[in-house]
Amino acid sequence: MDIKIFGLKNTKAREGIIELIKSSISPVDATTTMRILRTKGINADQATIYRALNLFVEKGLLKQIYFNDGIVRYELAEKPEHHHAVCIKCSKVEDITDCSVDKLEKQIEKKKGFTVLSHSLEFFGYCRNCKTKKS
Amino acid sequence: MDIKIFGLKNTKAREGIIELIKSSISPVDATTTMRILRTKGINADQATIYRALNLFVEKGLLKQIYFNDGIVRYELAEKPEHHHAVCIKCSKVEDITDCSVDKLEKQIEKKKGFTVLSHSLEFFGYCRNCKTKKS
DNA sequence: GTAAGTGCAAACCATTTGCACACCA
DNA sequence: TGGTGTGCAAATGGTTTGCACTTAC
Repeated sequence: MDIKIFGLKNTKAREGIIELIKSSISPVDATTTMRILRTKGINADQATIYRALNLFVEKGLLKQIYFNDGIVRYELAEKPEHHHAVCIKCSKVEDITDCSVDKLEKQIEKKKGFTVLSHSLEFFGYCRNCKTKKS
Repeated sequence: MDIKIFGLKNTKAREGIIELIKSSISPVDATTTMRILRTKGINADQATIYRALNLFVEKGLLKQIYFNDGIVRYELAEKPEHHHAVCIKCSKVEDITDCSVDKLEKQIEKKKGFTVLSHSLEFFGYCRNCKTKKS
């Protein structure tokens, strides 16, 4: 991934962040990003992490994900349209594809005259492993 | 609305909060709640407001709503299942009813073995009034 | 009277910002 | 070298908490 095409300079922190999010199976938050980078010898400040993440969102490289816990997570923007199923026990996140919200959006446009630019859809519950041991 | 059936004591602050949210057409946040109560002569502390709101959520009277702006809003839990269309210009919130996410939930259950307990679905865009003047 | 509710102030926690210094192109 | 990126520390903003006081019942 060459960041320079976005007019950005290449730095260890930025490279690390991109690689990390690319290789992650689920959306990652800023604190986790910082912690993992540290284990790889990249000691970036939290300000640097937040600035880089926001910059990447601005440039259209990353997308913000909200799980309603007050923590912003990030994933690659290039991932095809999908949503998430978040296990409230083990926090595992599964991608939900083939979920057509666009029909709903067309209905909203027609009935309310409301133009949908984006939406947010998350499911919360128990994953296959946790549902058998709900304690 | 008699709060005592939930084992709660009746106070000016609590009555005010319930009445306010009942009469509001869109979800209300804690700060707004406090501000409006103040205009009605109820000068409750923020701690009181937050404690009451959280208590009502616990008791199943209210439901938390998330618009991905870091502010938690509240609405009556008894409102029938619906979602929201949030105008990113004037912040108007329209209720979206007749939107069947339950089909999706059944699919997720079958395909992933993931048991959906709740979900969150919000649409962001321009309302009828604001779409003509997107500046 | 007593448990439950409140106000005040401080703490929390994710995130942002100002500023001086450092480094990539 | 000049503008971009970073670290540090402090600020911000929504929300929570500890503790002594007050009130509903």
